[in-house]
Amino acid sequence: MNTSVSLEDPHCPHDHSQCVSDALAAAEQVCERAGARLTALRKRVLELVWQSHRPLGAYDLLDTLAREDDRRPAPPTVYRALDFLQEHGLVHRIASLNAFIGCASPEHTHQGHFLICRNCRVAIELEQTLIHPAIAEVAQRMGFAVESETVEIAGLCAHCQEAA
Amino acid sequence: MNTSVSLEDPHCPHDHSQCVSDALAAAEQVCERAGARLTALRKRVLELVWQSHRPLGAYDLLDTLAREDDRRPAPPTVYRALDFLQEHGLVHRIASLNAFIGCASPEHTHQGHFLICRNCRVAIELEQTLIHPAIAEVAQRMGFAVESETVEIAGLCAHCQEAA
DNA sequence: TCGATGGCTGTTATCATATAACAATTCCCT
DNA sequence: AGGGAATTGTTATATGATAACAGCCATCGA
Repeated sequence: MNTSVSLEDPHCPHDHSQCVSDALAAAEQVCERAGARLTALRKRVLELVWQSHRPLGAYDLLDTLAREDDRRPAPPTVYRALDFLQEHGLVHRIASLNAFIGCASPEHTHQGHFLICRNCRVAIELEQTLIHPAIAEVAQRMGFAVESETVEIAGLCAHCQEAA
Repeated sequence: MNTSVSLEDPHCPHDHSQCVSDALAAAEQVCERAGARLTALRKRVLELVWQSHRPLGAYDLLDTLAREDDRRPAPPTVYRALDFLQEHGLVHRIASLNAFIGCASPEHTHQGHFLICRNCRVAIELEQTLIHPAIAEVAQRMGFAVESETVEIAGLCAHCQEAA
């Protein structure tokens, strides 16, 4: 069992292997309950997405898969896996970066709201903030029926501000 | 002078030519003050972006330009104009749609927050809502220095709900 | 066990969005 | 008129995503 501190996220050292295994375990549960199949490929893609707390592009995932295997999978392979993972709330897509990131708490469905550091590229998922109620209030006032919320706040995280 | 009601936005009939001329007038002012040149091309692109209240893709703009002229401009032509217009706050980019829309009030700099109807595709720009303060509060709590806010709420506008 | 069914994956081709790099032109100031 | 900077034109290419169809394989009922 690998309990080493992750090198992927030097700004906030933690046992990242725990993040990954937690995410995979949660994914098993979610799929189990939904009667969906978390196949080897899907699990592998989810694991790769979780290799860091940075959003990763589909072609980054393809590159990694190509390095692991001898054969390079074609784009649809990864996009289909990502579609599946998104449908089951296991990953979020970051529209402003054309990238994907693991969902912090896939147990309950929710919108992904993120703080994204432009320097270290780490994305922090926000939960239970005033943002969602604010959106709901505005939408209601406008008679607008919300279906999905894209909230991506870019800037500098606390650590990168200090470093600068 | 064309005072006809716009056919572009049937859900909310209004004198759309007024929107366009207002936007162009405001743009002149903004550029004047900034010492920036609102060239013929930039003005034309801004006018095209304002042809409706729907976000338009860069290639849609290229298509329209190609129809107007005899020669089809190359992508960088339009992207550069869009970059300029964005820098001066005259258009916003909608990340979730890879599209662009005219800014409702370019006089003061602000983040673009939008309600976007998935049915009629109209985007409504939100101003002075609780969303910005909510974001500011969350960011401050996290020690995060906000530089830009992408807030794109997709769903059904009031009219399209009735129609369904 | 067999075969049918549906879901998953592989494969090829292509579309859609965006930018790099450099050349030509135009504008503006002196 | 001439020089320098900003703007636009042009070619090529990078990057992100999907359509369409073929093949595979798990599972389930006969």
